[in-house]
Amino acid sequence: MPDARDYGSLSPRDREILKDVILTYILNAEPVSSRSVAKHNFGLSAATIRNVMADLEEWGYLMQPHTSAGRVPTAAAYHLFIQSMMEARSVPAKERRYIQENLQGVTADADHLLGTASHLLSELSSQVGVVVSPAIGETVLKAVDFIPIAGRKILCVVVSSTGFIDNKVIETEEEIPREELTRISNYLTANFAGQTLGDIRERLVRMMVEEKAQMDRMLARTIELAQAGLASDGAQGVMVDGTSLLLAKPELADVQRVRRMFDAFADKARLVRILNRCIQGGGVRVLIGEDSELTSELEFSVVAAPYGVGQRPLGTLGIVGPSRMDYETIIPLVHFLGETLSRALADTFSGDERRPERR
Amino acid sequence: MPDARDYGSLSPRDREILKDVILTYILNAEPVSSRSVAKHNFGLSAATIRNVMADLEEWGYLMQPHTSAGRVPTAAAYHLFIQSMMEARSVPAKERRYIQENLQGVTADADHLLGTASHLLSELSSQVGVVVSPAIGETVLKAVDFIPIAGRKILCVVVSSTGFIDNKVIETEEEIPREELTRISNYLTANFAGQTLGDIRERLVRMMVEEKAQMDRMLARTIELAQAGLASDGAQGVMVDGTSLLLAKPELADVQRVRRMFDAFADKARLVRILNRCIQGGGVRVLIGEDSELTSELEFSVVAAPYGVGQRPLGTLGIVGPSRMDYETIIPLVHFLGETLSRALADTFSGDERRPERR
DNA sequence: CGTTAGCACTCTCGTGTTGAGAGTGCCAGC
DNA sequence: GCTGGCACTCTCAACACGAGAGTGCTAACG
Repeated sequence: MPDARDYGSLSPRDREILKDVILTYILNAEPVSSRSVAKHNFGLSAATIRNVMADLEEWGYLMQPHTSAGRVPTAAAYHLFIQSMMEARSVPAKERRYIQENLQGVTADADHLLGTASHLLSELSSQVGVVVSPAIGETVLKAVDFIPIAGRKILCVVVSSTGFIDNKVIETEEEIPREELTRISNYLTANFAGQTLGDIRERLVRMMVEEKAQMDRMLARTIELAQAGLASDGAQGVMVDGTSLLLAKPELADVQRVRRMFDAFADKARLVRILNRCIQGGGVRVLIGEDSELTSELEFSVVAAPYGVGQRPLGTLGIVGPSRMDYETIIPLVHFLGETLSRALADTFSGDERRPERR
Repeated sequence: MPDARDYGSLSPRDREILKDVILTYILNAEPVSSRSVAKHNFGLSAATIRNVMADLEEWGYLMQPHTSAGRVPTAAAYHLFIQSMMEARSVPAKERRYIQENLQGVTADADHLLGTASHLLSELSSQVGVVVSPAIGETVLKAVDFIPIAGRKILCVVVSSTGFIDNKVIETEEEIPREELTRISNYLTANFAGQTLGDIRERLVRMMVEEKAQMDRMLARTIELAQAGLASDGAQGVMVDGTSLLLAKPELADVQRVRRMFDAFADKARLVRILNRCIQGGGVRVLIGEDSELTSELEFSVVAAPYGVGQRPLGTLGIVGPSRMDYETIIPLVHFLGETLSRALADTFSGDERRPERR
């Protein structure tokens, strides 16, 4: 059984034919016959195409669901397609504008932006949109505030420099007057802004040890509140949008598959793990079929890109769908959304106006 | 075609048989045959049961999917069953404890509690759990706070007396120093706490008109911020949990139905409308089959109960599932969860300790 | 030597048929 | 009023069958 060759060994004609097979399969979701390829372009007859397709199958780029059905692209074929034969269609101006209207120049907190991004991904690609929010320990503190709710219950609001807002209700040993809460939050904001929650946590521990003896009442309270309020519960959030769109896709004809699908989406931790593999490298990454646990069992693909502020990658966003998908449109879309979201987050941070865009 | 009779006219034997049909149908999801009923109890033969079942069909309590299949209960049968022949099984101690551990004595904001309630509903009933959050205009203000984020962007945090927390990023005409924000939030909290957002809005408008002329800078800013921060966007939220559980149910064997199902859940506004019909009357309400737009088209049922603090109903919670469901267990469960959630919200408000429960 | 036309072969899919099984409705007898 | 028996109906799974689609192979052609 010969291995899949590297694409160098495919003749231009082979490549043309493989490309045509992939494109028509993406379009119709049905095995592609030699006849239909022959009809498409080339001055070649179906028989010739058949020979080529037999070769491509031998090399691992095509497969038949059963003898005498048409042929279907393998994961290897998609990889090759994406890597070297696809022509990325740039995102149409209309969609660009639509995305920018919804993400940039909108006064909203970062969580809201992430939700919007997820929704946009789903809406514009007709796939499942997924956005992973930043790990909490990584976020950089911008401000903390404490609001008394009732008795010893206090609402702690943490604002990150990238616009994420975290609410947490905490309970203290004793009731603390409103004015002191204000003082404490001012103190914390002044002294810790600009550091990551992880760092702050560490520094607090050190403070506690060092100044244990001569701690005054206020400092003790401050540390208590900060410990409780800034504690990160670790898990990264993930927003999934548009799962019901999957039901329209022909590859999910039976309920059992649908079920496995939804189970897979319910397992957020695994989703985050897979998506996070895409954070390195910067650009758009594509996982197809056997590439990952998630995609292999369902013959699905993931197209994902990191987003972040400046150099720091914060999280990942992308889409999940059947391996047969319109990569030429979707890859640029994911790329563009990653960039736009990054810029929108940066705007929130800097407090800039909607920056002018060339049109 | 004779109408469905009121249950007075059913003989005790008829009722027993109907009940048996309903119970076995709930258990097996398959049309119930006369033979299986005969085998169950009664010293009666299948033929006799058949006669009775024919009567019950004529009266509208049973129906056959096709000639010579078993029989299936109608919505009327379920109504009758719930109203007068069901024996509500009280919620097992273990589940009670589980629910209380998760809802009461937990320091968390109300939104979090609602999410937990929705999840518990779904988990314990194996149906779809639904919780409608209170209309924002109805909530009673407890405290407001403003936190500067960047430039002219300000985070406004609204805390309701029942523990709901609303974050909103607003943008002001000009930059406002942190101290003044504190003063403004103190002023608003002191003067408006205890009123509903709707009332406050009204009062603000009146203030603006009355004092237009001699408004000082600070008051103007206060009103501006309050207007923006307390504006309610009207819509009630709804949390849905456990939709994927539906996929295991035999009544959703084909993808088309699943799809309609999910579409129905996506239409949050309609869901809220239907759920809110249950807010009146206090107790648990059950909508079966033709009772509502949602349930009729899918042959689904809704079991819902209001929750709230004191007299004021705040929202609704309940489950949605196939009409064939275990009402004897689910109705008490929904009832209990409604009460427990109400108590948990009241606790948050009063700031009480976890109140002792008899065990 | 690459390309092509032709043909036999294979596999799927929709349709029609058939028989078994389950359940009912009805009737006659107890 | 209840029950056993029997004919009837409907579903469902299995099977066969033919049409259609697509392939693989081979021989001929430029």
